[in-house]
Amino acid sequence: MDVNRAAGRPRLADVAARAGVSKKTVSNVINEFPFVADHTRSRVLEAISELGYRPNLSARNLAQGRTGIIALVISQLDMPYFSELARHVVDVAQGRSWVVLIEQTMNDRTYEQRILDGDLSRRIDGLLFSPSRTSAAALHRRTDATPMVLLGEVIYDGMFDHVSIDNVAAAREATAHLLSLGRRRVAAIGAKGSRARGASRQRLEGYQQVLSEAGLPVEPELIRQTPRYVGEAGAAAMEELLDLARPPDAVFCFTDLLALGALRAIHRRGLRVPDDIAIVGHDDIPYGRISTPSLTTISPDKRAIAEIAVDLLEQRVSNRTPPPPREVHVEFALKVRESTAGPAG
Amino acid sequence: MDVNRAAGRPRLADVAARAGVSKKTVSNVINEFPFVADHTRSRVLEAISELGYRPNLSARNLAQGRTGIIALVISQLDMPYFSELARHVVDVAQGRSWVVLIEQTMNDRTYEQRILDGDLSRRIDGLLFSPSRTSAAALHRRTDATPMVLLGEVIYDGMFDHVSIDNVAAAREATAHLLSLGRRRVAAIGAKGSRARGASRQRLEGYQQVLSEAGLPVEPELIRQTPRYVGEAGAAAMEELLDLARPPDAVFCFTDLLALGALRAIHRRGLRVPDDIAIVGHDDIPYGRISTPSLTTISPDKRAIAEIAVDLLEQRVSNRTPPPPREVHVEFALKVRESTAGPAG
DNA sequence: GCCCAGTTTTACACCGGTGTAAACACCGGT
DNA sequence: ACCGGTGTTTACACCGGTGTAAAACTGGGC
Repeated sequence: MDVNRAAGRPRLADVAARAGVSKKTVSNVINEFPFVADHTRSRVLEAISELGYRPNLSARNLAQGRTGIIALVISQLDMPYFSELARHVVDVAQGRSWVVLIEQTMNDRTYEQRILDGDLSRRIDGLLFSPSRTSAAALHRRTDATPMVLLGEVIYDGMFDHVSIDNVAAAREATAHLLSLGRRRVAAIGAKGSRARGASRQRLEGYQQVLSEAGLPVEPELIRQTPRYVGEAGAAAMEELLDLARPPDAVFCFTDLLALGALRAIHRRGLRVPDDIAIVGHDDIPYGRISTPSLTTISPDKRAIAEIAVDLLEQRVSNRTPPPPREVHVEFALKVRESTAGPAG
Repeated sequence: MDVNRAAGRPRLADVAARAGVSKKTVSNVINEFPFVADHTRSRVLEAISELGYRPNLSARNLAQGRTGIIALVISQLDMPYFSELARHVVDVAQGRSWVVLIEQTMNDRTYEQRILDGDLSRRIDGLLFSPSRTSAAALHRRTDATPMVLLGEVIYDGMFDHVSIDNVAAAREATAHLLSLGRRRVAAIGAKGSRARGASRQRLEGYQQVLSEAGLPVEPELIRQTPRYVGEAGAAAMEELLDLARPPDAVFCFTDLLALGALRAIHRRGLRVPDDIAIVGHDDIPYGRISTPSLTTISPDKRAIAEIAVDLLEQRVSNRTPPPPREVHVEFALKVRESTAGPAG
């Protein structure tokens, strides 16, 4: 049975018949092929609008091997950082007449592997992938040829296009800011195990560099690991820090969610931010702007991340000869707010 | 030039040749058509895995008139409520082997109209749409036949499937909770103009009902409109309330973002929550759980919204004879936290 | 050994577009 | 009248699957 004909949807052939031209001519008009006579074009356009014709994208995709769809694969859409990133990616893509399909890995290694294996390959032109559990080795093994751009934090020695901020530099700036306020016992919340190679590793590195350069000791008790980057983990880590014989007077939290959790833990103890403890976060999520106190944070240029990522992907999709992998660093800025500067005026 | 062949991707025909059967038999195996002899099936499966064959979805879509894609159209992906909703929709869809394409209208009426006109129709099987600027009249005029389920708050007299919570009941419960704490000057933040018919209208209605039933006056000065549902607007509205000769002792905010803004404004004045003013929000966004104080809120069952919406859409997509429009109310719960109950323990 | 019903497999058209290469129209120049 | 060139249009194969209906095979009953 013929579903589409039953639904009465006009096809290219119907338009062609009505306009008295060949299918291909109609196709040429639609695709703005330059050598179409004006009177032909207008006859065709008229027929199109009379019939309310719209191209069948499945057919077009099949014919030209493109889908007009890119996938954004992230761990979880309701983590504020990813929400914002996704919002910008969808936005930017919309402007390039691409449409975005979103998948969540929920930090599941198996699922990330499926994505690498090309689970989506037949329905997308390209892939923006923010891996969280995937090893460099697993990336090396990738056989699927769908163009891919990596987002986010983990560095995989330049085998693929990769867009991120310079995490070491960002951590340096955050830590230096705390020192510039006169703080001397600066803690870090959000480290991962020593074998980690991702953002946490780099942020820790920046933090340690600045302390050392300032002649301050890097004290292991001030560096707290967190199982996940969620508020509860930040609060728990902060509790531990507050229980130390000599608690810190400042904390650099590797994400804003951790920082907000820490903020909460400090308040519960009846201490004040920034008077007793200053806090800097990372990511510049919206909550940090309306929290009390508002949160000083490293603000990655998420719009730029989205734009560059889509750009790179676009080039990779359309170039017959793919460019060599590119590593792009995006701007970031330290946004100083109340959690280090105190209440405004 | 033949892109796909160049890329060396095996086709159904290649599998068929290798297994020594016809294309259709391979197709039957893939689609688990029951009448395939066991030895044939295993020969085919072997060929499939030897070649690493994967079906070309564009071709399949073209042949069967389905895409396996649904669209979720919301105003903005980085509004926490929508982030969470999207997360669940993607999640649920993943379990039904559907994949989700997300578009943002950014509250643009024109763009919403384009969606209704079927901008996406040729690439999706169905549409989950959370309108924000679309009138009932515009919905009536819809001609595109893509199955659609409406999400969210605005009610359009039952022309389409619609999933939401009972906003009036939710607002009643929130307001009643504040009264049960002994508060008597309960304000409302987040009303819209009197011609509004959406959630704001219903929440206002529930609020007013409860006040009246308790024999309390509904005072216009305690009802604040907000241009947008963002923190800044909530803070501004709260400032106005605090400037009243007789400020409120409790506030029902129509969204959590408004509530968090209000919280901030109250803190800036040196007042305390809930001691001086108790606050209830709506949506149960994640930050309300880690704010200081944490936020009492109406918590819609977002998972259920996603599940039911996808269910309804699925039925509508697969039924030849579409069911009549269904209006479904999803459970909600009042989550009592510190902003009304005070610090725990 | 033949027929029939039930099971399994196949040939072939079709989904609705795009690419290729050839055909055609029109023009000025010889 | 014929030619070449530019501009415009067309026929037809093809993208890679699925649906239909008919063909081929199987085993049991007679």
